[in-house]
Parts: sequence; structure tokens; C-alpha cells
Amino acid sequence: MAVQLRCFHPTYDTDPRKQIITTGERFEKLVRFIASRDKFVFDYETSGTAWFKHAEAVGIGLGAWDDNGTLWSAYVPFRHRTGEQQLDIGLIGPAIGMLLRSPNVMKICHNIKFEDHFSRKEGWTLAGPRYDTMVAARLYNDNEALKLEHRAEVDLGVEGAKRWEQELQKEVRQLARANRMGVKEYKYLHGYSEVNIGLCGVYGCTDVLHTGGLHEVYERWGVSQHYPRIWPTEMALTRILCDMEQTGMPVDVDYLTQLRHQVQTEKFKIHEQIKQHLGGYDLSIGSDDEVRDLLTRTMGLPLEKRTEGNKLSVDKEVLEHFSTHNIVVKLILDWREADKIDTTYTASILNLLDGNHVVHGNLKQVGTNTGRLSCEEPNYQNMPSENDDRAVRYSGKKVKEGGVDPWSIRRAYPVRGADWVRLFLDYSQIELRVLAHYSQDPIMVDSFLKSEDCHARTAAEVGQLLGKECPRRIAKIVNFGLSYGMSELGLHRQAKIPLDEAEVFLDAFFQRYAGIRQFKQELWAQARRQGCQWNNLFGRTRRLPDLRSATFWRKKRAERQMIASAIQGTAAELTKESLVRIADFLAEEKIPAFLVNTVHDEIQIDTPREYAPRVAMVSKTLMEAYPEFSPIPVITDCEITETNWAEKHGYKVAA
DNA sequence: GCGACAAGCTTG
DNA sequence: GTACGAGCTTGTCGCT
Repeated sequence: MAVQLRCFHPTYDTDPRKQIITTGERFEKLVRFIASRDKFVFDYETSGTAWFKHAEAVGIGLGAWDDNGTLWSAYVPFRHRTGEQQLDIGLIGPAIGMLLRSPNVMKICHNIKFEDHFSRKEGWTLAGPRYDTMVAARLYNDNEALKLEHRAEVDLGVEGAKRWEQELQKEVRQLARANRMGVKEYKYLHGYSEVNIGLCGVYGCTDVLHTGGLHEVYERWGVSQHYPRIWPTEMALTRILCDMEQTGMPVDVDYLTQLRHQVQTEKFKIHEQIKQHLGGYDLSIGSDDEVRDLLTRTMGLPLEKRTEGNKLSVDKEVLEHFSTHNIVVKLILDWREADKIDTTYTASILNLLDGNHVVHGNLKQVGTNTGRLSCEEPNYQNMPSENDDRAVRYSGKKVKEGGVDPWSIRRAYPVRGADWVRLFLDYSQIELRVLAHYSQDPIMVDSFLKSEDCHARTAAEVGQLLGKECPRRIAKIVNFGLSYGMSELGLHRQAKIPLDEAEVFLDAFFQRYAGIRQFKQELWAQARRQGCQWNNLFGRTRRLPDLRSATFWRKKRAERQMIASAIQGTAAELTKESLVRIADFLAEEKIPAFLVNTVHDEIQIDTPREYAPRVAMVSKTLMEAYPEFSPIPVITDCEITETNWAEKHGYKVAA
């Protein structure tokens, strides 16, 4: 099929700092200029974002400052499918590769991990110091959108920064229509490969100028220097997370396909049963409106809980309340459980695989306001955990006794191959240890020094003060609640105990652990003195203007958010810095092991079986080496699997 | 047919 | 007002 030249929006930009390079002579001149600089900006335009499938670079935008400090940009097209004049990638590739691997030249990008993926696809190694303006933007302002054009508008004061982006999107919509596709589908398949070079080039050059401009102002403001501890970690992570995504997670497709069939059959059966109970009425179980109607009008159940939009809630908590006396309500709950596994955890995963049955999730460095990582396509961080209830229901045994959850999702993630294992190193009670460090509360510190079960200790302390028993279950909820700034109302709801009882427990807790109450007060006071912001132990800032809000509930929410940021955020710094330490160790010793995944307080490493003892021992040591928490010990537990994620079990690490 | 939003569910 | 931080899916609604 011949490629058609379509050009719905011819471009016109007379800015001399934007050049489109389509001859060898001008390309050579460009390369000589870039190669003479000690830092440069680059940015690919691509044929989609799925780098692990068909998507690849179709052109590269490059930019650098001349001796007068003027920033210039150029777009080099080499794989557009428009039939226009462009350069031959076979001829220019080596020169681009040479620029990217220069060891002493700083590479500046807005989201450099993305460019790293596409560089690797061309066989080009991205080396030398990195500067990511997207990460810098997140560090200096944790509450705002990070999109390049938006930052250019706000931080550079560029008027009409979004103009070429909008022109480009218009063009893409036209192309999608011409190809009889939805915009989403078209963009996934073709990206900007069919956009005319004039428009794409101006857009690419504009991005380069914006990125370079952001680098200038962020460094004028001293962003990277303000974060001497986390900045090097963040920049190293752009490379290490890229490595992890390239490695990816192998998936057992046969298992997942069979599991999907099983839950779909289950859904069908439940649907039929519901129909029978309702005298043939065909309820759309997935429609909350219909479920609400059925429960209230047909069944006359007294629903009370409201949603945010003030509708009567039909969520799990409500349904569970009525399910003991109502078989249909119970069946709706069962259907939702099966549906979740069908749609979210089997069908969608199968759509994300590469040709080798490997998924490559996107580990996002700037996805949260606390400094944690997040993950998408798929999200590894909310894969259902092994569920004892289901295991017991179906096999009569708990998971730990060898029982099998028939709907296990983690079972679909096997090890890399024969004689490979996966190690799971997870921080033990890391958030409580962080809190103990910040508060220096004597009981909590003592508990960790003695390696006690901290929930049991809490239960004992509270019980002793009250002169009546405090169940461990309650103590555990209280301890977890500390990270979120839980109130007596929260405890009442979570633990399903009377409000006055929750109040008594919480009061007793804060009497016994007075250091924690004091830490919270000091945290808020200090933050308010510093203009509603606070830096954690590693120097990361959380800004919460609502700490001074006149609205009571907004102020309270900001206070809870600050507590959560302090504790979760600090714990996240340990995990992130440890990822860098472990990656460096594996590279130095040339051990054929790979970091594959991380879930907040856990790091997963694939390694040949013979290396497992060494990898586990060194990784554990590196993860625990945070002397700033002294005397509180930082402890990691280690687990291993020889088969799949569901069957991980304890692993003794040699000292 | 598409985008935005609400509601619900899953994790640490 | 009924906990903190995320991502994904479906249904619904309004718009082109």
C-alpha cells in the first residue's frame, strides 16, 4: 500500500532558532555544533508510545546553546511515512549514537526514561550525566501539572506555548478520520509517523526550546542543588527504571487465559442464578443505578450510606451488611469479585504483552505527591494478594499451609526460566520505624530495639493503661492509622467498634505514646512556620497551602496529608535509594541478575539460582544501611520463589 | 463515537 | 468531614 502524503495543516513558523534538517550537509553541520557543546537537549517524535511493540523513533529534535548563550534547535526526520524528503537513518544513525554516548556531555530531556527506551531500540546507548526537567518540575512544585507545554507557560512565561501541540493534535485527528480509526487507536498504531515533517518539525523544535528553557530557569533557581541527596538518586533512577521496564515481567499466558475462562463462566452462572431469584428479571449487575434501584425499590432495603455525589451507596461495605439475609445481594458481591478479575487482571494484561509474553509496566517517577513511585499498564502495585478466605473456601487449607486460591493472579507471574528464582526483599514495618525515628517516642523506640511484635506491644500498653484488654486487631488498625493521621471516627469505622470505644482506645494510645502526639504537633507547627511546607529527612519538600485554610475540614485534611507524606515519603526514599545501590552492586560485580519490580516497600530481583545467596545477602545489607535511623534498626525480610509470585516463601539469608 | 466524571475495587 | 497514596474499569451523560 503506497503511503499517501497528507498535509491538512501546512505550517509556518519563521523563528530562526527552529531548523528542519533534510540534507546531509546541514546534518553534518548540526552534529559538529552539538558535539562541541558540554550539554544538549534532545527529544524524539515516535510512531506511538509502545516502545516494546511496534513503536519507534521517526525523528529526533536536538538543541544546544551557542557561545553567546542562545539556544538553537533542529528537527531531524528519518522515519516519517509521508513520502517527503528526509534523511537516511542508516547514514545518520552512527552520528546520533555518537552524540548520545558521549560520557562527559549532559543530556537534557523532559522525561528522559522515554527517550532512553527509544534510544535503546535504535541500538544507541544513552551515557553521561542526565538532567530531567520533568523530575525537576516535580521537585520544585509538588502540586502542579508536569506537561511540558504547561510548564513552559507557567515557568517560562511563554505565551501560546500550546499552539503547536494543538495544531499537531488537529492534524492527528484528521489523519485518524482519513484512516477510519478512532483517535486513540490511530495514535497507538501510528503516533506522529504520518504527520507532515513541517508541522512535526516545528513541534519537535518547540519542545526542545521549552525543555532547554526549563533547564535554564530551574538551574537558575538552583533546583538540583537544593536536593543534594535525592537529585542524584532520581537521575540514576531514570536509567534504572528504564532497565527494569526493559526487563519486564514474564506472564504465563496459558494460565491467564484459562483463569479468564473460569471467571467468565462463574460470572455467567451467577448472572443466571440472579435471574432465577428475580423471577426472570435480567439485572445489569455492573450498573450501580440498577443495583441501587433493585435494593431500594424492589427489595425495600434501608440503605443509608451516601456517595460523594449524595446518591445511596451500593459499595462492598453496604452490600456485605445485607448479604447475610439476602441471597441476591450475596450473588452481586460474588459477581463483582469475578468481574474484577476478568476485566482488570486477566483480559487487560493479555492486551499488554510483547511478542515474548512479557509485560513492561510503566514505573512512574513523578506519579505521586509523596515521592512514592507509581505504576501503570499494568499496575503491578495492586495485583490481588493471595487470599486466605478463598483458599480456605475452596481447598480447606490456608495459603501458608499449601492451600490454593483458585483465582490467584500472582500465579500468572512465573520466574524468568529454568534455574532462575525471584527474590522479594521487603522492609519490615518501615513506616512505624520511620515514625519512631521522627518522634523518638521512648516506647516505640524501645519496642524496635527489642525486636518486639509492635502490634502486640501497642495492645499491651493500651490494655495496661485502660485496665482492660485491647485486642491485637484494634492495635494493628491503630498502628496502620498512624501513617494516615487517623481520627477516632476513622477507627470507629475501620474497626467496626462503637465510637466512644474508639475514642477511649485512641486516647489511651496517645497518652502512652505521647512522643507521637508531640511529633505531629511539631510537624504541623514547623510546616506552618516555613510557609506550609516541610522537608523530609532526605530533603524532599511537601507543600500544603491548606495547612492555613480557614475551612476546618480542608485544614484537617492537609494535616493528615502532611503526616502521610512525612511517613510514606520517607519510607519511599529508602526504597528508591536502595534500588540505585542494588543496581550499582549488580553492575559492579557483573552478576547476571535483574531488578524487575518494586511495590512501595518491596524490591524484586530475578537471579539465577546459584547467585541467590550472594544477591540476597548484599541486597539486604544495602537496604538496611541507613545509619541516620540509628539506634532504630532498619530490617528487611527476604522471600524467594522458584516457580511464581504466588508461591513465594521465606528465605534464610546468610550473614 | 468520544471525553469527562462518578462510583467501585484492588493494592501498600 | 467519616484515613493517606495510587491505577483501572464500567456506566452514564452531554456533545459532535
